[in-house]
Amino acid sequence: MDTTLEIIGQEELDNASIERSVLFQIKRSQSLLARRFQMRFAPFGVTPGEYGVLLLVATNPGRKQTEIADALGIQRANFVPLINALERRLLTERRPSPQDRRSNALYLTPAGEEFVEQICQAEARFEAECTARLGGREAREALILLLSRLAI
Amino acid sequence: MDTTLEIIGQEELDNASIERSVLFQIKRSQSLLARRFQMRFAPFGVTPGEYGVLLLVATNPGRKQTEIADALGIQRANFVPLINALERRLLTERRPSPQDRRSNALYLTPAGEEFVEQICQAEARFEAECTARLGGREAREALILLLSRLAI
DNA sequence: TATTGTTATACTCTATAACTATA
DNA sequence: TATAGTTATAGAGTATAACAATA
Repeated sequence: MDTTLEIIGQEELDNASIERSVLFQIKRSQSLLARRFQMRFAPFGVTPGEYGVLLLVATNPGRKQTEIADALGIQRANFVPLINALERRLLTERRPSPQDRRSNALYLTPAGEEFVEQICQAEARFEAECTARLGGREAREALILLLSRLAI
Repeated sequence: MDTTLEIIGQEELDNASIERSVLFQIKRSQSLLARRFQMRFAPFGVTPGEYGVLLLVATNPGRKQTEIADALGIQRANFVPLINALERRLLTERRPSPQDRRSNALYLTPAGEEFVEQICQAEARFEAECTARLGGREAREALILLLSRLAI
């Protein structure tokens, strides 16, 4: 192996066109962040999607599946296996809605309540890490504001 | 159907815990942005991934597959069908590398060059739209800086 | 022994259509 | 007729393992 040629061959690519693109930057950051989240939450056996459901059901007990799914941007068809998994782990519960017998009202079980407390603490640590990386609370608020402007 | 009950049932959920999360905000913005990009580039029949490959090959002709794939965060196994599709459309070309007969050097075809010019114009308009949404060039630079801090 | 391209494979997310039971 | 939940299914994107040719 010719080392000289090898070094020449390893020259950095010109990335500029992609690095400067909002779409690619956001995609890269999102994918890295999601991977970090998943590693952090692997001990709990919870995906970002399941985390979102647990959190929303915790703060909005009694809402129907479609409402929780909509708030998370998940289609109701894809929500079913998600809530099934949580129910199988006895973290959430479907109860027949008294007002509308088509729909299920979602609740946390006592085990679910306890679980949510734990993962909320983990999430708080995760968000604190993000804040540190960004350079403080102001930077974090600025990022969230900018992201929300994109998402209109 | 009881309208009063219906209206009560449609109360907004408490979203705060998720809206305030960097992970969920970035995920939502990324997914909306990707969808917008895909709609915009549907007439060209190009996915974000293919767009990235074309752009990188255009600015870095002669690089091998692994280098282009790495720069895009795509694994070399998943890069194969991607570059196959572009080659089938006669936009890119694999040439045997003279220095290393294991690797393929990637080039745009003349048709590829012309195509890249077109989609670059479309991308410029897309990015300009993002900039407008964000509130100007400074806001855009701020967002890219913040995102890059997250992706370390 | 390590690397390049490749195939095969699997798993997650997401998207759509159609069914049932209720409204 | 419209909606809630469900099923089935298909398509992206991504992940790993293994192989042949070459270094």
